[in-house]
Amino acid sequence: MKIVGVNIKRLREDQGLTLRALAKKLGISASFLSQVESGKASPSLATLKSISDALTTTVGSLVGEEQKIDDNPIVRLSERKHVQEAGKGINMYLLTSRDPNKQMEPLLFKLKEGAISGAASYKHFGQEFVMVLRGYIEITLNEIVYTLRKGDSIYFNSSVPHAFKNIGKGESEAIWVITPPTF
Amino acid sequence: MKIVGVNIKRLREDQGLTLRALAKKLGISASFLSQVESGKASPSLATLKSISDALTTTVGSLVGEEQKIDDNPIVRLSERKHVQEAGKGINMYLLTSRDPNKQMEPLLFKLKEGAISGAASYKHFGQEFVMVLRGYIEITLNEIVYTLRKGDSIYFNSSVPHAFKNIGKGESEAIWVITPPTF
DNA sequence: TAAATTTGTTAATTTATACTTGACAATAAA
DNA sequence: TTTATTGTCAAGTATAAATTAACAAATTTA
Repeated sequence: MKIVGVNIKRLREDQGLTLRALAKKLGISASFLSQVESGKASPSLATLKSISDALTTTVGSLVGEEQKIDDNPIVRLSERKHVQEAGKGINMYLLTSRDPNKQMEPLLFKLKEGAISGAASYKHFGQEFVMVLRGYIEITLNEIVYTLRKGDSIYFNSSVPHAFKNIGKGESEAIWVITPPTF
Repeated sequence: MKIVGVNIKRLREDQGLTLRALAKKLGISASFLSQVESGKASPSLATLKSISDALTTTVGSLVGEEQKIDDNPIVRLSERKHVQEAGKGINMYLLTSRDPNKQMEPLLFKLKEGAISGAASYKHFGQEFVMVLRGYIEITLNEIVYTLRKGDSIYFNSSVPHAFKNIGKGESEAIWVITPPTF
């Protein structure tokens, strides 16, 4: 976890803080903070949390979970990759290239007439955003049924049991952005 | 940091793992894992990282930096809130209700003919996803120009200098999802 | 029904390491 | 020069991370 120290040092210097100033703010010794920054020691979780607070960032950031991405950024309509059928008549297409450093995973869902998802409660932490582009889609969240038509959008936690089906005539289409990426 | 244990336990159980099974996978004792889950002990940063890996999640998640959301999840086409003009002829609409716990911020951009953004390099960490719904939009990333038409999408880091303009005849429209929320 | 596993939890130790103290050279200010 | 102030290091202490082993309760097997 050497990256932690590097990040702390960078943020501290960006904010014009000396080693001793930050250490005092945290109630730890400057010496120890120095060791942490150089990777010679590792802070306890509690200390790391207070460091992230003092630097107005997050533990996740400090451990390097919010990274850079910089590949080919674009995906053309014609180049979308088909991912999988999440049920019969349900097709998903990637709207960005696969990249573990991405925080979001934008997908295009195409639902054939009558297509219906398995009632699923995906158990990973994460959130989902859906906006209907074409047709009518019914989404059930925790037993509550929402009917969405073109232009309507919905946002929910991946952990809540959710299912959906196409209740329109013909194909329906929606943008589906989930976090974190799973494909 | 008691929340850490709670989250670990929930994820472990969700994945059908026993205390001993996960502990073995991690190379630590089941006993210690039990203490961690109940908040009686706190794992080292290194151990926490291996736990988050084993549970296919992140340290940030485990320490509770990715929180629950559970308000009214839906935003109808007719109910979209106008946010601000990010330049002349550029209108943004919220596609979800404001919520600091959300990881994403989905917006609808409407660009009048000829509308052009100020060249901006937003300096917060974060990422952006854009998909054009209507018209033609030109996006410049780091001096590189991309022309997007209906159905094309792009994904980039908020930290890279970016600007955009509507180069189509008439209004153009795009879905714009940014992370983390700023509005 | 009882024996045998397997579950999660706790108390008592050990061991590792988080953290401190104090001194150091290097730089910058007085 | 003197006096602070910077970051770093070696050595020591003390905290708590992690283990061992034994436990009752629940499941499984016979």
